[in-house]
Amino acid sequence: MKPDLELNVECFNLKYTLECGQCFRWECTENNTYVGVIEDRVIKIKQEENKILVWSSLVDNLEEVVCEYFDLNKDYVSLEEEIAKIDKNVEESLKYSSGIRILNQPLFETIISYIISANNNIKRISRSVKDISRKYGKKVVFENNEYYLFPTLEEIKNITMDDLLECGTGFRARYIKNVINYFIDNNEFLINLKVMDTDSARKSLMTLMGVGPKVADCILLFSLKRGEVFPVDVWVKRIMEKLYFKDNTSIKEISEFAKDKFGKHAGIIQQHLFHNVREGNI
DNA sequence: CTGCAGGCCGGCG
DNA sequence: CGCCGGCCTGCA
Repeated sequence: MKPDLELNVECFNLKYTLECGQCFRWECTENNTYVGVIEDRVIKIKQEENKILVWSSLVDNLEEVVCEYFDLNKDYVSLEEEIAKIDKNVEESLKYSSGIRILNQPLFETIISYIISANNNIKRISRSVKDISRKYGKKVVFENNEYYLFPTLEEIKNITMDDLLECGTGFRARYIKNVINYFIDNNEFLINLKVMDTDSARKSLMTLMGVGPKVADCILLFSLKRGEVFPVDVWVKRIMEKLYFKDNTSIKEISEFAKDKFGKHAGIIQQHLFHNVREGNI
């Protein structure tokens, strides 16, 4: 079937971008083809070399939505050239994972998803997000299959602890319930976050129950376009120790080192390191 | 059966 | 204020 949208892309790898762990809802249906949900629509996207083909349940503003989500308006050719000059470790890592992009994901969904991610594994995180969507999100039929949007705050505001436990969120259920109640009572919170400077936004996010330094950084990077943050999880900690410290180092020290060394592009470097350590390339 | 998975909370020194 | 034990749950 004819795509709803075709775009030429440079320095873009769909597979790496969707499988480097920054998002939880995309499924690979066949080779180079992925189906997922972006805000209010189901998207099927396929890469053929320097071209992407897109089909969607909703074609209004499709190009704008896709470009925003996959960060297609940014020049990653220059970006990768620039960060390759930082040192041999980054340069080497880029060889295996050129074309990873930092997604711009919907804020509310990203906050809830990353609260769920704490001390959890990707498979179970994905299942929880999907179950929450099925229970409370709007159903969309696309190509004869049923999909569910991630619920809006209004749709999910009456979710119970039992529902959250049924969705496999475990001890994080009370965090999620607490955060949803907080957003209901403070409807300016999410709007304000977007216009705050990064340090203030980070502090603000960390006042939320279930949001510590790592989760806050993921929200800042994967939803709020703060490319200078460097989330340190166990994998990144491991590879940073191996590449730069040679022994056990605190997360705080690693963060400060990365901020210093990688500067405003720390976030994309974190994604390349994460991808390659998980793939066993470095 | 233990250990562990993209950490965070809460209580303690 | 930094440290550290405990934690839902499913899978190896």
